[in-house]
Amino acid sequence: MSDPTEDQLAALGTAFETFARRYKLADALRSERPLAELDKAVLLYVAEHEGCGPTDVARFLGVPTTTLSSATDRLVKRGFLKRERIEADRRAVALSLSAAGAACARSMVEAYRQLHLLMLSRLSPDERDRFIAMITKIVDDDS
Amino acid sequence: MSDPTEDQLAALGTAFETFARRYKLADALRSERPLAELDKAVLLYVAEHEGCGPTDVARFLGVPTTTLSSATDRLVKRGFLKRERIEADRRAVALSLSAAGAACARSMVEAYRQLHLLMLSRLSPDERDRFIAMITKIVDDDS
DNA sequence: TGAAGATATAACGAAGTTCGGATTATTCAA
DNA sequence: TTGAATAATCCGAACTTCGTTATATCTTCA
Repeated sequence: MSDPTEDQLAALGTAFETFARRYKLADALRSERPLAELDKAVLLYVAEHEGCGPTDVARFLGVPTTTLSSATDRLVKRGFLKRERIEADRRAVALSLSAAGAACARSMVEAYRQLHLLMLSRLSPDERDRFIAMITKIVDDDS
Repeated sequence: MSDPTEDQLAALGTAFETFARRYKLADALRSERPLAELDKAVLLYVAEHEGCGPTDVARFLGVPTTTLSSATDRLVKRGFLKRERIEADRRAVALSLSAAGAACARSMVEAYRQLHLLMLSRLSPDERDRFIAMITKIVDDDS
């Protein structure tokens, strides 16, 4: 199978660059003291993995556990996260979202959802499915 | 025209999340003391806009000019960037890349190119064009 | 001309973030 | 029962961001 052309590669690069900027703007216009990049990632991960441990999160996000500890500190301090010692292994803690944390995570997800909605709206209903199928194909290869 | 479905939105969100992670990894495995996120952005911008001024870059990247000043300081200190007073307006400086800076920018671009290549390779040649066309359509609306 | 105001950049410092190196508590294995 | 491994945290140094302030240089217009 022939290789992608340089033009195609360049076009893709430009598109992604624009995406990155849009995402950043969508974040930026959120109110209050904005959470650090890492903290947002932690919040979203915990939302999807209630009860996980700090080490899990650190491994997933590719940061040292000490860094993650700082992040959870900040989130706990803001009342977004709860740390609970668990019985099974008393060295470990289980992370979970507080009501406020869950609300914050929801609002982040919603902001992204709006952005995605806007994006897909530019395509015809037919194209949407084809686009999703292709982008999923690109991403789903776990190599 | 009907709205995108929630399933479509969710699928798109998942895909982008994965993209973000891949990009971050592509960055992470670069050697040497890694550049700060901002510094990389500055380097790439200057590569595309030789001779631009710090204020241009700050406006484009959406950061205060003082922050950008720090970034250019770091890049100059590492020998990646040159600052030259220009004659037309002696308050201003023109930014340009040193040989090392250009090399670094090239290697960053190349890393992204590889990533894009890998992505597009998962699609058939036909799909590639259609995919690019759609993603461009999504992005090109300057609303 | 020559002051007032605008503009480009840099210096400084406070607040916040990351991460390596201890440290503590607990579990596991021989 | 030790000793090694593991989960998490504390501490401190180095770095980043960004508001305030300072400096130099244009621009304008009376």
